[in-house]
Amino acid sequence: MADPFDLDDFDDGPAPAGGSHPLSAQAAAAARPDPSPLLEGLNPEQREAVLHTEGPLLVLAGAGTGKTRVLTTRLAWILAGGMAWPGQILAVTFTNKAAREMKERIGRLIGGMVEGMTWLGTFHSIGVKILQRHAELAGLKSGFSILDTDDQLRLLKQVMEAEKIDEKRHPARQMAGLIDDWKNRGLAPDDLPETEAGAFAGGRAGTVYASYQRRLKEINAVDFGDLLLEPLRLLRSNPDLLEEYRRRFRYMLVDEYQDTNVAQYMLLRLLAGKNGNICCVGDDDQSIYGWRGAQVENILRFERDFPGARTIRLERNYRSTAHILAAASHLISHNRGRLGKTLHSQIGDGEKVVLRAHWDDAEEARAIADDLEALRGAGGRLSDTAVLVRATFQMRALEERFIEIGLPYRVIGGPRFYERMEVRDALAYLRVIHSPDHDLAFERIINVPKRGIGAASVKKMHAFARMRGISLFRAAELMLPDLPARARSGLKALLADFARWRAQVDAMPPSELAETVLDESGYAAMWKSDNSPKAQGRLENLKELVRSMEEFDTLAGFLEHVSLVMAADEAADGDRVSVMTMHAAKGLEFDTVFLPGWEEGLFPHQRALDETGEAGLEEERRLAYVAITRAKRRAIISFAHNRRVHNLWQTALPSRFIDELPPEHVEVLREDAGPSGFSPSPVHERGGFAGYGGARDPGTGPLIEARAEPRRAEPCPYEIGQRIFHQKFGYGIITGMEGDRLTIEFEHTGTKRIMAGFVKAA
DNA sequence: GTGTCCGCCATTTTT
DNA sequence: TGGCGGACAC
Repeated sequence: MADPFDLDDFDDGPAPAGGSHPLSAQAAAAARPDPSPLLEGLNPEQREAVLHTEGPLLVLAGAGTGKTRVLTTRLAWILAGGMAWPGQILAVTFTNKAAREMKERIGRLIGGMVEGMTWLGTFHSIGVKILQRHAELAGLKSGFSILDTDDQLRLLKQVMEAEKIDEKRHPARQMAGLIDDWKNRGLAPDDLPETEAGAFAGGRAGTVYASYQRRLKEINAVDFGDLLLEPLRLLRSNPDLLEEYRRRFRYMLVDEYQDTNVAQYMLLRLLAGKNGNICCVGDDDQSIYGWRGAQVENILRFERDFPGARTIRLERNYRSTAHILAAASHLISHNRGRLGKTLHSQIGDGEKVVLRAHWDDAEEARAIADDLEALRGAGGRLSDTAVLVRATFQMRALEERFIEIGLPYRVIGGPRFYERMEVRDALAYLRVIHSPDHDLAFERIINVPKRGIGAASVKKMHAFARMRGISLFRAAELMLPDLPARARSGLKALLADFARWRAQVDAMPPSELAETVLDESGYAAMWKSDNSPKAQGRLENLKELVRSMEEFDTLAGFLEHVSLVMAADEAADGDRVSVMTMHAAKGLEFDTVFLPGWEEGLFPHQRALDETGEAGLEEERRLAYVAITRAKRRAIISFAHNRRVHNLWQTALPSRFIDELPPEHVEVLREDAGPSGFSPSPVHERGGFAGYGGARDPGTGPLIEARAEPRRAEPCPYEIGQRIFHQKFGYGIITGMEGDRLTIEFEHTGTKRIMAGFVKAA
């Protein structure tokens, strides 16, 4: 790339000098369009947040206050105004998605200049970048690999086995959690306080951590935690390097600051130094990731950390109605540890938040489904709606009901694309092709599909590899003659395959190579011959993987991208209601939001209370705040008296959060009783809810009146006796139909009534 | 080396 | 109840 400002030159050329360098300032002014139109349409606070470029700045951006707009405009302003080159801005986000979106939006504002923003990305991707530049300083070789959680666990197990630690008493999972936690706190093995080093694995947690780190270096790999920890150590122990980066990053911008953990925080402070132009954007009320290391305190003490810092509050909310905001604000005011801000709706009162009691979770699901149907009948779009739950098991009752009445839905979240077994397997093949010494990848697929190479043989190869200090792959080559016949022939074929594939790497595009590999390895065939309903989906995913590779020119390029990103979000097709966890909903918005399951024990979750007490409760409350503020026009909160958890019936009281809602902004609806007759006595026992019920005449009708005509049945493309396939239930035969509702006898899951739109011909 | 059975566990999830 | 991992038997 011919970009003269690319960061690879570390000579730290002068900034394009805002005002301090008259000549280039003039030149810049002449060459650039007037940046002031960027400010059009911003409110005074937003404008100030954009313009306050020098010195530390905290932007407290409440939900729906135009945070992203400020963020992107600010960057565009800096660039368009010639205050820094693209490569001199550090902009960090938490997710790849956020980084991508930011890039797109800036691109729309200022065009191609965004291409030079090589330091726009997640904390982790920035960490990789720094590490790649100075790998040797961190005890790594160039081209080190990044282990995902699965690889990490496998490696850790090996280490623990070598340390003779009883895995039953001290699960590797837990150990991995500890290590992760330490890394998130910026603690290398040497930094561990005595008490923590001895807290696990019979007092040898510290030892295990140290040997695990040693092993990582041996195999030239890092885990996710290292992507923060190692750069931190690097910059700490190399003042010259730190100085270089400090000079390079003229402006720093951090999104979702309330989610930073200790390591990220230290990294930022290190880079910002005393006089850095660091701008952190966040909302203390939306800090919901404490359980994975985020420290709300980081945002709470910003002004102390950066003396002379300016704080700007964005409080004009452009998303939600006044009733919704009032409900959310009143609820969150019960938290003590917060900076405090008041959201003002810019779009009017709207409807009150609806509160509804149900007999059980099935009835709750039915009510939600009915509302959605009515809403759709009235011309509303399902894609403007969402159901947000606290825990994924709540989704089951909802899904069951949605399937039953044929309501299109989409579950957001769940295992990410790159975490799916089949994708990881395929990637493992490609990784081994690319780097033969990627032991963990090789081990993953050495016997997938089965080729007669068992654990015993692999273990032997491992020992051999370690003794000789060679890779597993090399060990396999050398040991080939000494293996039992079956393993020998299987391995021999596999090694020959790899040799052939490697020879083809440069001869064909990566996607084609992937197809060849999946085909010739027998991996695709393995799933094709699998009759379980899931196999179909797995093959789809493999195809999707191949498709996603088409935009890459080299295998190396693809793999690099994949270690960090691997964004293959399923296409958002069709008009469907979204079902997701409250956590997953952060940052999203919908016209209508359903919030089921507001019961003590579930929300706030008992475990949060047990494990972190008052702090845990406050985080749950912030989660409630996040959930409510996702709604633009309508929020429907509900709870059930009886809920099936692990197939046991449990009785629950309404959530304390319900008591914390302001009665004047809430309308109480009571659904008709379930089969055994609904009596709200448990509700009345808890003071707060009784207040609502008594003061207001609870309506009984559906939440949203259906006004449109009943939907007409589409001509159905299927016939009785036809064999079909359903995503969830697998294969079946149509035994009856009534309009577009089919009765289907599934091969494995029994007879069900399903909407025609959910099945396809088999 | 592969298949099966048993016992355990069961918030939230990104990189 | 259901999914997963580990142990054990063939």
